[in-house]
Amino acid sequence: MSEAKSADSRPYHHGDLRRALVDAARRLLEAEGPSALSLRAVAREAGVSPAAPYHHFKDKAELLDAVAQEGWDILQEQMKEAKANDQGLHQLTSLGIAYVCFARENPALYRVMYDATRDKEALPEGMSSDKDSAYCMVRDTMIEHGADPTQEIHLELATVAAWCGAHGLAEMAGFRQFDHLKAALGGERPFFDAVFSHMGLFPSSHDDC
Amino acid sequence: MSEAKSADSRPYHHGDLRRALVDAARRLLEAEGPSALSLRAVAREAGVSPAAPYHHFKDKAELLDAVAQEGWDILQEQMKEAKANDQGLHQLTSLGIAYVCFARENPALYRVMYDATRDKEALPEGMSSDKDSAYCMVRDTMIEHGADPTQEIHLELATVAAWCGAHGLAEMAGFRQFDHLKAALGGERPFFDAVFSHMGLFPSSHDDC
DNA sequence: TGTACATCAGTGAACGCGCGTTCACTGATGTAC
DNA sequence: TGTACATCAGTGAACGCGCGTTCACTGATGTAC
Repeated sequence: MSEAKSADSRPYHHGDLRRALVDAARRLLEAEGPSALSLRAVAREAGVSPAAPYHHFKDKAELLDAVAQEGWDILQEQMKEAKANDQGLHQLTSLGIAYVCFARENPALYRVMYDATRDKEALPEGMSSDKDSAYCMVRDTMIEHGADPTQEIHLELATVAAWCGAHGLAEMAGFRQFDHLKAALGGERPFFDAVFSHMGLFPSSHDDC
Repeated sequence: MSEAKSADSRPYHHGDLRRALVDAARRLLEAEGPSALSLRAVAREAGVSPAAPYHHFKDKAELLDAVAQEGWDILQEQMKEAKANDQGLHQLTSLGIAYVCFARENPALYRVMYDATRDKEALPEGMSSDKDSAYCMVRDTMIEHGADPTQEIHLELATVAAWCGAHGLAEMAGFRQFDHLKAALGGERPFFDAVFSHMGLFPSSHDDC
C-alpha cells in the first residue's frame, strides 16, 4: 500500500508533496477507515517525515479539508457524467444513483466530506450556491423537468427532500439487513432505483416499462 | 457538569455505577461531542477512577454499546408517544418528526447510535425485527394506513425509503443553509413537516387544510 | 449478638502507545552578478 | 560560465498529552456459624 520508495530512488525534494499527501490520505482512508487518518499516518503512507506536511498544510484540519474538497469535486464530476448519460425524467434518478454509488465506493471519504463541514458548522462544499455544486445540479434538473422556478420555497424543499433521501440511502446502503432486498431486485443499483422510486420525487426508470 | 462529589459525601461503593457511567457518557456526549467520549473522561465525569468502569463493562466498546442501546430505547419511546398522540394519515409524519426531533435534541447520541453499529457491521438496534423496534413501528403504521402487507418487497422498500428520508433530514437539519427555510415556514417542526411532505411517502399535516 | 472470612467494587499508579506540533537542522534549487 | 547566497522543502529528534488497559491493593458488605 505504501508509496514510500527506497531512499535513493526518491529525490530530496518531492515534486508535489501536497498532491501526494492527499492521495496517501485517500488510500489510507479506504484501507483503514476514517479513524486511522492521522497526520502522522498520512506522512508515513506518503513516505515522508511527520513534519513534512506542515510545509503544505497549516494543520491536520487543513489537510482534511483538502481531502474533503477533492471528494466533493469527484462526486460532482460523477453526477455531471451521470446526468449527461441519461435523458428526461430519469435524469434525477440517475443523479441520485450516482450519488449513492459514490458513497458506496468511497464510504470513508464520504464520511470525511460531511465531518469536515460539521466541525466547522459550515456548508458541505457540494451544497454551496456555486453554479456547479451538486446541490444546484439537482435543483436545476428539477427545474428542467417541470418544477416551477418561481416557487422558490417549494423548489428548495423538493431539492432538500431529494438530497436527504439520497444521503440517508448512502449511509444505510451497506447494512446487511438489505441484502435480501438487493438479491430480490437484482443488485445494488436496482435496489437504489427502487428505493428512490418509493420516495415520490424520483421517477423510477421502470415506471414507464 | 461533573457529578463528582466531595470525597466524604460519596460512599466507597457507588450503588449503581453502571447507570452512573451511562449517564455521565450522555452528559459528556452532548456537552463535548462524540470525539470527547473516552473511557477515562466518562470515569472522570462520574467521579470515579479510570479503572472502575472495568467492573461493569468489558471494554470501551461495551460501554458505547450500552449508551447506543439507551439511545434507541429513548427514540423508540418518543416515537411511540408521537404515534399515540396523533391519528390517521398524519401518524407517519408524526413518527418522522419525532425521529428528526430526537436527532436534533441529541445529535451526539444519535451519532453514537449509528457508529456503534457501523463498527460491528450489525444492524442498528432500532432497525431490528423486534416487534417494538422503531423500524417495525414505521412499517406497521404503513400497513395500518393502507399499504398491502402481502406485497412484502413493496412494503419494505417504502419503509426503507421513509427511514432514509428521516435519517437524511436528521443529519442535515442543523445546517445553517436551511435557516431561511425554517424562518419562512415558522420553525423547525414546520420545516421538517414540509420536507417530509415533499418526500411523497409522508402525508403532510397541511395537505387537507 | 459477635466474629471470621469470602466476595465484591472500588483505588491509584503504572504500562506502552500514537498523536499533533515544534524546532534547529540540512540538502537542493534557483537567481544575481 | 562560475560562484555566492537566499530561499525552499525536506529531516529527525523531541515536547507534552490523553488514551485504553492492567495490576496489586484495599475498603465495605454480607453471610455462616
